[in-house]
Amino acid sequence: MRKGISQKQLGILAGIDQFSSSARINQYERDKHVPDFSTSKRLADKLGISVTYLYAEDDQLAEIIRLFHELSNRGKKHLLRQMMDESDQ
Amino acid sequence: MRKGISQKQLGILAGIDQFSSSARINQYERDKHVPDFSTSKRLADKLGISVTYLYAEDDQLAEIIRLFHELSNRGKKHLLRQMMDESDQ
DNA sequence: CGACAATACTAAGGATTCCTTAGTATCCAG
DNA sequence: CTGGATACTAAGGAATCCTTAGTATTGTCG
Repeated sequence: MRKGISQKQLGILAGIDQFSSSARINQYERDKHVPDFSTSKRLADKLGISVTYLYAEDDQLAEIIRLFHELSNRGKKHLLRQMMDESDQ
Repeated sequence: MRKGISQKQLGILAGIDQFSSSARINQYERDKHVPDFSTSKRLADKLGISVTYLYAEDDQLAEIIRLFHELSNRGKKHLLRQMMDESDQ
């Protein structure tokens, strides 16, 4: 059983100052402000997701990124080779 | 034969003001400044690439995104189903 | 080459957005 | 209900971007 994590704690884990973490993460979650890429990266790392997932332009691509992120290195290589083979008929 | 496109022209095509386009695109290309997401999206559209490609965290993922972007709708659906099937053994 | 145009690039400041602070609102366990 | 944790917000100082006005570089054509 994993406990939920507070907005504030997430920010602190990602290296944000403890006194502004709560406000900043809340602003991000409510789309009031946008974090820069390196902040997004640290947050995604703590959430165990690919930072690229946060910038996916549609749900299909987001899902591909999520699944790819969970593959082993061998799995990633295999998939990449397969797609490249298919792309040049 | 396709002519190369100037930085300025790319920006104009993406809806940036003609008088600041040159400076802005140059600042982006030289990593002096970072465009917001909607600007990135319009630039990527004009370049014929997925905006998500610009935020890929490594080369493997970038390549997956590029290849996925070039698939037909059927191809995308097929790949997605295949990966989901494999992910739950 | 020399001249001209197109393109690439830059500094600086005004404009915009973000980060910090200080605080209120809401939720929830005891 | 009460206290503490969490969620959320306004406002202004801080940081970043956009615009302007230019210089530097590259390419083309006589």
